[in-house]
Amino acid sequence: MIKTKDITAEEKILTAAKRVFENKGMAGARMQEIADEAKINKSLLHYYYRSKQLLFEAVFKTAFNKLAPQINIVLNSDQSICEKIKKFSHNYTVFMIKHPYLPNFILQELNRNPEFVKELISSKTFPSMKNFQNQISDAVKEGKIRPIGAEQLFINILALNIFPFIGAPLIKGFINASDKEYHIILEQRKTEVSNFIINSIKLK
Amino acid sequence: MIKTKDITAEEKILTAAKRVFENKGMAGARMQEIADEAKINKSLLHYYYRSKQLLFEAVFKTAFNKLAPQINIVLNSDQSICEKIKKFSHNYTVFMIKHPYLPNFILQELNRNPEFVKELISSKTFPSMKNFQNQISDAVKEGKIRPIGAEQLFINILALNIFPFIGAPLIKGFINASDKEYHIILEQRKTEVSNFIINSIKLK
DNA sequence: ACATTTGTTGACCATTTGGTTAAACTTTTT
DNA sequence: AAAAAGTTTAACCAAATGGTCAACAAATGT
Repeated sequence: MIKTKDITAEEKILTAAKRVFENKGMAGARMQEIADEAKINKSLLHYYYRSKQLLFEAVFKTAFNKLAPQINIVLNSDQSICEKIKKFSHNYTVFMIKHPYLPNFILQELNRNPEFVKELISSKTFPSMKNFQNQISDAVKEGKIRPIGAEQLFINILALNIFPFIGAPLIKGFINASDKEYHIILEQRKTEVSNFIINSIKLK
Repeated sequence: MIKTKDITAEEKILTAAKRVFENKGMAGARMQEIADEAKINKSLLHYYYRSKQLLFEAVFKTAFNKLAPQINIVLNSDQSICEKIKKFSHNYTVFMIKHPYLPNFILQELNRNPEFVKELISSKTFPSMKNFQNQISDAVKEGKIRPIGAEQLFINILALNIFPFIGAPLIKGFINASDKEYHIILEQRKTEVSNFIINSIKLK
């Protein structure tokens, strides 16, 4: 009989490390805290992942590989621009409400260590802008949307979807919203964001 | 004769601390590194600012107080909505191109320590949303702009302006842009962002 | 049953790190 | 000119921290 229900130590470590790294960042995380969180001995961390750096990279790559595919929806798929924007904004917001610390974690460490991006791009089949750029310039030529650079539009889409999670504490402060109230605002953004974008680019 | 040209040790410390904290964050920063950067003895750090925490708070508050007033332009001023958005987006982008690490630094530490926001709000004359909310709901009633919540619009404005700086490494990776190319894109955003927003909310 | 590999632990170590202290040096006050 | 106050430094310290090691336990193979 295979005991599938026990969680292996390695899994417990990854889960615990994810939680601690997301809250404290690479520099602020403590190996002891991860061990406590996973309820195992600290030495076991080093048994499975040789060093803090390697454990961190394992967590980071897992996290990053949850985001990249979603962005691929915008860049590569057969849908119309509107459909893409609607689908991405909705899916992304739903996903992020469940994992609100992910964007902050990833961007934080990417800023700390910009060379890291290159690794991620060079490995994996990394999303390419080519299709999206063609799609936008075609739509502009055909008069479907107003003139806009694909890069600028791409940045706007990411910004409107990601920022509400990274900037949550700041926004909550400014608009004086409780966690509950802010959650409602985020829920609204599942549709609000794509409306906002499409309203801006579509021609009357 | 007053020797205004020498920089006092206290100033050197603040400048050095700003640089190190912005790059490494509170947890990653080292007092020794700040001392080296300021070219003074480490003990002097503790002489002027008792602890790392207090030094950090001094740097953080200075940084934050550079941002808050700018956001106030959106919230409180006598201009029309369009003017506000244009002015804010332009000013903010110009300012951030000069201080690209500021948003990441502030949001990072605010996420790490969300209670910090309350301090900032309760102290200082903190920007209030009231005026902005009235202005938006009036404009909607008068049919000047399409229906949109003031909070949602506010979030969108912040997102489109701030995200390009926090998300720079990620975006650069996706659109495969060099530092130089990305800088051009940021320059374009001085006008692009407000166009994007105004296009979205104005009624034909 | 025994040997071998794999997993787990407590004790320990070297280094780093924030912080202290006392002395030295400089400037200001009297 | 001497005392007092303010500034700067080197030496030091205790705690924290990432990491190692040898021993022990559990599973696995023969």
